[in-house]
Amino acid sequence: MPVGVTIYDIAARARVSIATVSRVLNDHARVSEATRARVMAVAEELGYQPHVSAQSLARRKTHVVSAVIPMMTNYFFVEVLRGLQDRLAESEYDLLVYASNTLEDVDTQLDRALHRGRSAGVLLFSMPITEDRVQRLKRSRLPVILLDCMHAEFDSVSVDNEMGGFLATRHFIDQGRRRIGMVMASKGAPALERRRGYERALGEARLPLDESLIAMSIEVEEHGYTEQAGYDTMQGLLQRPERPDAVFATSDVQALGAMRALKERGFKVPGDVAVVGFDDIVISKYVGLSTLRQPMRQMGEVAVDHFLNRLQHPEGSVSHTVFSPSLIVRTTSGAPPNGHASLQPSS
Amino acid sequence: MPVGVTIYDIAARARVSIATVSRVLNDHARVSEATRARVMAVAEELGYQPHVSAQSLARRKTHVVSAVIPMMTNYFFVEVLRGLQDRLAESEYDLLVYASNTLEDVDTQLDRALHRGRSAGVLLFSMPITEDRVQRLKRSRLPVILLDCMHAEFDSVSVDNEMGGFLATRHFIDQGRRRIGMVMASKGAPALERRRGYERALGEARLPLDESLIAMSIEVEEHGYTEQAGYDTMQGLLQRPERPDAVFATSDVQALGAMRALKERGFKVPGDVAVVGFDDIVISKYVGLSTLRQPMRQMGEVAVDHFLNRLQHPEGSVSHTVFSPSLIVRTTSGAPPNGHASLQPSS
DNA sequence: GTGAAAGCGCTAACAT
DNA sequence: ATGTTAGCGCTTTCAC
Repeated sequence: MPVGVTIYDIAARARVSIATVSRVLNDHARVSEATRARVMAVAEELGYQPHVSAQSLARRKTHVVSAVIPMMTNYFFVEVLRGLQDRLAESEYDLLVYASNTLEDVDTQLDRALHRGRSAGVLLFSMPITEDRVQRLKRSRLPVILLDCMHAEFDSVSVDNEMGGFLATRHFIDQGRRRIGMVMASKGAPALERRRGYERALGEARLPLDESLIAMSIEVEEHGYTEQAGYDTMQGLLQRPERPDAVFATSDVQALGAMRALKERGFKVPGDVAVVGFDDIVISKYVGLSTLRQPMRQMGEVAVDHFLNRLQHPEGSVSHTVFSPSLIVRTTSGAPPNGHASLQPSS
Repeated sequence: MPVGVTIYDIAARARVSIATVSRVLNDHARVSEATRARVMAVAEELGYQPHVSAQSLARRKTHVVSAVIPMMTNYFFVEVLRGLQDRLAESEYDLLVYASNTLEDVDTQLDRALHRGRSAGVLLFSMPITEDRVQRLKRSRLPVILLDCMHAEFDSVSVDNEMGGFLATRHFIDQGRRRIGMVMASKGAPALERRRGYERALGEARLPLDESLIAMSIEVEEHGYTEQAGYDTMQGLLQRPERPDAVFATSDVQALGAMRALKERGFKVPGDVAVVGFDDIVISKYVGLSTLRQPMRQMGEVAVDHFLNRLQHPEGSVSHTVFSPSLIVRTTSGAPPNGHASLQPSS
């Protein structure tokens, strides 16, 4: 503990009781203007800093909110985190980060967030909400906000994944591509929803659905949203009889990996194969990757809003915010013939 | 608060006093094996979770460490953060993140980290350690670990910036470049040290030091380590009479911006101008940016080690860990210049 | 080896 | 409007 000025010190110096000091400090009305001013002055003078642990103990609530992040490997989280920080900075709350680099640790981290820190709330990123997790979350009785995933029982903010898949696929179709493939993450609801949009677009265009054009990362240990997974998955796709002329990846990071694989095999992007990712992370702009943009920063902000709201109305009805992704066309999905990956951001 | 099992519950059920329960839970010797086992069993059965606020209050120390990050805009931090998380996950400590997107908020965030959370220690990222900050840090009496910066009075982990600047510059010289410029961040010791290495390399090669080839981002409000700052700074550099045939940027992000400016003006990289950055963030690999790699992940891990060490030996001598950066040559600094440096963009 | 009791710094009744 | 007092859940002497 730093210097250690307590409300007792202030009380003594201001000649009042600690209760009064507490009242002043917490804006609990019914304090004469005179004493209020005096107490404030003394507090200021002594450089008083409340002891948060003592406050938490007495108030039965903490001033931190925990974010549980499956893998920092994906910059998507970083962007969302920035939004969180911005909004949180204006509030009383501080941010405890429980990130894991592997998917195995997620539940460990979740438990920590739920119990160890006794946080005032939990922000869960991109996590499949299994029945087991639902139970654990509810048992904790903490406000839970879901980010990039959805579940009927918890507030959430996400993006319309089905729509994203649809937009990407129709974009390919509009350009005359016909053998449209998918590089999917093996886990997670988002990937599945994106696939549904992909299938709907094909259906509406009366294009056949060819299962052999859909490849998933198979590593059970991994979450599948890595560059390496994208690379491997694309390799697998190229192994198959007829190669695709377009590929929709479930994340930018995977798309980057897929492009590496294509390049290695000598395929031109978008000449031979067009590529569209998902997220619009910062890198994408530089490599000219076409993608579906998620308003990441804003998603973080809204998540905080949901959280603060939930604190106000613990029994309010569950609310979901769903953003629409927007298709950003850059060079990896330009017109068929040849394209040139450019270093210049196109937007 | 969750379910709320306290040591009183355990004590009652195990027929011992709360003191004994506490002893068992904290491995305080002098407890009979029998009672120890019994208490543990009950604790397990009840799903006991210590109340951290109460513990902190009684122990006079918290179980969180705060990281103060100037701007999440730079992915360098993210990578280091991963290292931190990895190491921290094995410890008792949780991570509180105080990130700001602008440089103005840094001191606000620093104060929060120092006082609001009453953390057990503070990890400061890339922050110029002014005398004022030194005072505030010391007054807090908390263990302080510096990351990506250095100061005689605090433990730190950083990279040899001077060496980095030297390596980049000599690399250019080896390739026959003669008019080597710098795109510098206006703030921060790291940039200055890198410049020293740059000057030393020029000196050793008996090349003249031309101040007009060194450009700094001028925005006072900004930290200068952004893509935009790199772009603007490069623009300024190109305004001057004789353009450089190589540019060393103090960060990859700036290098990316500089490349955008070059491209816009019709200059070829590395044909007309070679570019080398600093950091080796993930993006760099994709755009083929040559750079100086910092072992970011490892730096995060070492920072935690320093911190834990400091807790053990509060009065131990200050220790600094300095990593050597390694030059990664990719495509932006590959080929030698196009004959004589000309004022006209090629093609 | 174990228990009783005094805090840690603060909040929130309950008094006055 | 202000003071007194009883906790919040845990750690830690000090007894026995």
